[in-house]
Amino acid sequence: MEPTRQEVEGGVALATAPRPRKPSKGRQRIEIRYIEDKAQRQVTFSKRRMGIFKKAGELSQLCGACVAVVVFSERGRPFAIGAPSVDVVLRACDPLPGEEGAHRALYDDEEEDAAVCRGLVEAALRQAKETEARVKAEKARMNAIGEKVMQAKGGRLFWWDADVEQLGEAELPEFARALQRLRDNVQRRADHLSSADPPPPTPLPLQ
Amino acid sequence: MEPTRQEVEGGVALATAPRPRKPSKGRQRIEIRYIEDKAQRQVTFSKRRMGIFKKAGELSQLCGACVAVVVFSERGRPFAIGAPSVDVVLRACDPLPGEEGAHRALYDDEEEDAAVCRGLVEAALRQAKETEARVKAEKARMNAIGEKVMQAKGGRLFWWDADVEQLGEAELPEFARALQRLRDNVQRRADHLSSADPPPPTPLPLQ
DNA sequence: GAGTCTATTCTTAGCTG
DNA sequence: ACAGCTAAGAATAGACT
Repeated sequence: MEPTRQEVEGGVALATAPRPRKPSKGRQRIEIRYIEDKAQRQVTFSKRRMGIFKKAGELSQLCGACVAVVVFSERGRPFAIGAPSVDVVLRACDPLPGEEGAHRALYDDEEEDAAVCRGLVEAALRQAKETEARVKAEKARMNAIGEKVMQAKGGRLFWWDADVEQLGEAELPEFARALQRLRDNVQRRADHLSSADPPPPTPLPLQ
Repeated sequence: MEPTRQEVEGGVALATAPRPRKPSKGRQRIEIRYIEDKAQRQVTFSKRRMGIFKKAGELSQLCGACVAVVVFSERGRPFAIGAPSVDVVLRACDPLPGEEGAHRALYDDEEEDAAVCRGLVEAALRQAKETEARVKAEKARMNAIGEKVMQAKGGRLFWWDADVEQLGEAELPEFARALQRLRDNVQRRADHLSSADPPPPTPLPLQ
């Protein structure tokens, strides 16, 4: 580190008072409750989101684990970062026949769940368009900064700017179909498990 | 570097050596590459996973954001923690299509992706049962420690033990139904958007 | 394998440009 | 709002239990 511009004068101050000094208070402890101030909240959101993403990437690399993180801001402007495959899977599950015309009305009276889901859905949809530009901008900045953050360029590129980009409006129907398919899988799996057959002994070290 | 355990100052050492001192090296810098040692990797996985979860919770509370994190260990035994919906993330990572009966030639040459996806599915399903016990244990410990970490007891409880707990074997069908509902919503929303009606102007401050 | 402790690195709250 | 800086708070690698 080099002193940005301090440690210069040896006792005689310049007449112009070049630097009133910035006695930063440093990091202060804050309580984890909701930040009321919108600006501050936004700042914190940005900083911490970046922090979590970094952590996720590190965990993935250090431990060879798949990590997926989705962050939806209040406005519905988040980042979805996925393990090796958010988009790959979507694409892979593409063309199953006989899935689209067969859905009836299944939504019952659980408005609460519906509301929650709807909020997320809206956010997810917006994310599709917006993340594209966002990621592009961030990637540009990343590029500008250099390889400080791009430590994974040698092996696999950081998963998060690989897949979110593809999620355009055009992919939405496909996404919906994928959901249908997943639902089916869960159903079948549930049935299978309930019947009899726990593939792994499911070790539970905890009491 | 210092001697691991000498420093018998004074000249006369106590016979019982009550505390040989613990000259911890403190945190060392590590590179983010894959940890080869399995034990060390496991330890790091646990510690960092906990760390990310905490960060996610804090982000959620501080900024009112929905955060979902899914971590799959190499063995396929991870943790999914979700804002109002772990499901959404799972869906984003949408795993394999019908693996037993209805899959034809979907994963023929792409064995790698298929394998990854399958692992995710299995892990997700196992999560249902295991997380229940796991979360219970963790919560117990949390309780024991006190309210040090339970700062959200006043408002909403920490989201991750709110919904993951319920996810038992019995809940799977219900979960499947929820998926169906969500899928429908997505479909409708997509249609709505495609037609003509972008609710928010989608401000894009970035270039 | 999980919990504890500590020294050290990492993260980030508060400001400034 | 976004980038940069600084220092105080947090997270955690290593060692031990």
